[in-house]
Amino acid sequence: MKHNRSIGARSSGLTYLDAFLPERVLHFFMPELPEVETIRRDLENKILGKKIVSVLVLAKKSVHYSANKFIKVLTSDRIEKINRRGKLLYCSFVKSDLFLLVHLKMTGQLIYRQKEKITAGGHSLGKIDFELPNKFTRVIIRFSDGSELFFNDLRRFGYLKLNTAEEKDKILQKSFGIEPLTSDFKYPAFVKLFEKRKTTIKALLLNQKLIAGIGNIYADETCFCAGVRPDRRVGKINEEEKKKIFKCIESVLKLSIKNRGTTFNSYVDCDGKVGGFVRLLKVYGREGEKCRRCSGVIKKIKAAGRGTHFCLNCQK
DNA sequence: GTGTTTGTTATCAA
DNA sequence: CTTGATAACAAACA
Repeated sequence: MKHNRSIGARSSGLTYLDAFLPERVLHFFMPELPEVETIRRDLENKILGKKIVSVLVLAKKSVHYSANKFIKVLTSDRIEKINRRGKLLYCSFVKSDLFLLVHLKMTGQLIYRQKEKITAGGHSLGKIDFELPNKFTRVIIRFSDGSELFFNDLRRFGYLKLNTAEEKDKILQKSFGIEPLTSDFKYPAFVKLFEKRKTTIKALLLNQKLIAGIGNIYADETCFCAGVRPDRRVGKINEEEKKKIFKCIESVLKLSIKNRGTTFNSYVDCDGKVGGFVRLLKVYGREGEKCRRCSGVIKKIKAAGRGTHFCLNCQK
């Protein structure tokens, strides 16, 4: 019998509360659209227009082109704008014509730290969270006001890469489908994705080339919201259900962004607050628990090659 | 040593 | 050609 609610299917034995502890947050972070958008908004407030005074590349694999080129381009330039497409961030510079593409993949983090300030009580605000840099820090970017941006990435799948405008546009074009939460996300275009397809709704939602930004957590939560089993073939999903799925993509993503994403530490203000959407998860990480809508049991299966959660009773 | 966790891509199959 | 399913990647942990 589990008394503590474990987070997701992570077989770590960690409890629900553990995931909120800063040192744990380091290990459990799965950035999908809402998390990346939260980061984008925060960083825009924090680093836009700030002069980069130095760049430290601790893991060459994490940057492209070469580390030398990366350092050379960034140093003494400023980030002009931060954009997002799906789970990818891309930044323009004031001086350079190149673009900085940032993908966090599974375990990447962008953590902003002000230069340590001492409060009246003598507490160091910078130490409320966790030590930086740490052993997963791959790149450090320092700004002229003493603040720093840390790129941490335990598994080193993520990257900070420079591309020409041409290269960037090509990637954006070939890799991403409809962007949710924009005017491109229209029901007729959404329904077209179902045509002539034999895959499952979960695989469709996860496919970045069809819809950009949805990952494993939000695919499951969207299916729950719509009352549709994630392993249903898209051809067997009726019009009413498609409408629900369409609406749910928007509502789930919006609600998560409003709550600063899932298991996301509020690194900017160091006030100990974390992303609030974990509390609002309905199915992800709740295997064996009671459904919050109908009192059925949450089941976990493998679908589209991923851990997949749904209510046995109220998802059809 | 084995089985998990996941975003993306490469690869193979239909 | 298109679509889909799966392996691989990497690191950590039970």
